[in-house]
Amino acid sequence: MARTGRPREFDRDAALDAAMQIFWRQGYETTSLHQLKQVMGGLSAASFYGAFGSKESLYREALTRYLGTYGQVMAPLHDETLKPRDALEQALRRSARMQTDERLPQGCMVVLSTTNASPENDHLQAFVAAERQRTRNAIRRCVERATAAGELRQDADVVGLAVLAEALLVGMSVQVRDGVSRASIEAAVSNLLQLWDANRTDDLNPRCRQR
Amino acid sequence: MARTGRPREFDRDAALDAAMQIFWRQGYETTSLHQLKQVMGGLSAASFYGAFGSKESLYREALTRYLGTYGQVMAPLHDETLKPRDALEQALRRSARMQTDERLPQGCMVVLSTTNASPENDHLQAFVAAERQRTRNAIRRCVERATAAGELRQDADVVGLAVLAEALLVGMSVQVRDGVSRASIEAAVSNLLQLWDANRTDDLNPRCRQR
DNA sequence: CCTCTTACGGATCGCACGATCCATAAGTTG
DNA sequence: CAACTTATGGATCGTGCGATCCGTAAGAGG
Repeated sequence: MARTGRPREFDRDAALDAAMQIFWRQGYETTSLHQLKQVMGGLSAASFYGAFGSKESLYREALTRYLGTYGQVMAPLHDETLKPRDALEQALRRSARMQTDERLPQGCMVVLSTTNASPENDHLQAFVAAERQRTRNAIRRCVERATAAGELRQDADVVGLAVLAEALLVGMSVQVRDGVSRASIEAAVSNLLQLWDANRTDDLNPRCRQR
Repeated sequence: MARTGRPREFDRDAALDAAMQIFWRQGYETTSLHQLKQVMGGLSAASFYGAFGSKESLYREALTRYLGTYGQVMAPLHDETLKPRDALEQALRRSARMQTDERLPQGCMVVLSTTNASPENDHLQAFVAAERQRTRNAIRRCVERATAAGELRQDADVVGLAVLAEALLVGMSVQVRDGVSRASIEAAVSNLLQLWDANRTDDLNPRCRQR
């Protein structure tokens, strides 16, 4: 049965998408309702609150949408059918490509959009931080899997490798926003993988490079 | 000749220090004048504007103070009398220690305090980004020096190594704020240096590890 | 002691913020 | 067509923002 009442005059989905992008680019608190209504198609306050409830609930919905779409570049990390090295490489390279896509805001929304928050929005900051923790755990598990499976040497530094990999993942957000090129980031990813390979059990190359 | 007029009743230097810390912890736009006046010793609006001019000029002064004090952990990067590897290691380890000092806000003020900005503060964002670019250039020069001096192999990937190092430097700000321990960050630094050593000209270790 | 200069407390400014209200419009349902 | 439901435009709310103003206080200089 179809919805009754006067039909909505704007495309809710397109509006949400526009909101996601401006939150992504500019951050939560630093984006005003006025800006939001403008980029969402010039809708009125009544339409805005009717469709999205509040600025905060719009942000949560936008973030959820991000996680379900662009944020899926991280999916390989949670896919245990992939070899750990492949999972990490895919997550890093897909992130690098997505974050430098010129049609989108630069960097990662999870890293950038709620970095600065007033005390009354601490809960939002914690909400986004929890998502980063998920990724952090996944990277850690990925390295541990490699050690357990004998892909990495037993004495490889699991913590150090995982933390360095995650630092690259979050660090690239700041870098690409500052104008560092996709090729440069990809080169950094290759270097990280070179380090991985130097810690492989089957590493017999005296120079430790996989060329 | 001494200054004439009624003497200031608060310690300007201590107030500036308190302002720096709250900007560092919370960010520029997301810190209100009310909060600032409170942590700066409960001073009045008149005293605030009399001593600092405006919120923005206070922020600039606070950032300058940061660069001249805590930010000096980066100084080794600009010291060409140091060996490139030592310069990089010192900058990274000192940053890691400073950023995880429990008596201070977690992370780096240059990376965190103006991540989110409204369009009217784009110039401030650019101002801080320029400081990051300085560091980025210094890291790059550091790796280039190592290649030129024959410390790193000619075919070492200068760009990749430099970008990875800088990613660790900026990434650790997010990580430590999320609760990642100093020891973990230090382990990541050690891993980065292990990669450096794997690219050394004098690397003869078949496993490429400097233990 | 009087003047000059600077700092202070406190009221207040104009504005933009996020959010709500209400009369009206535009559909669906019976 | 009448009753009902939802959306819309536009005015408006209360609040907190950054910033200014003013009368008074506290020291220095002549």
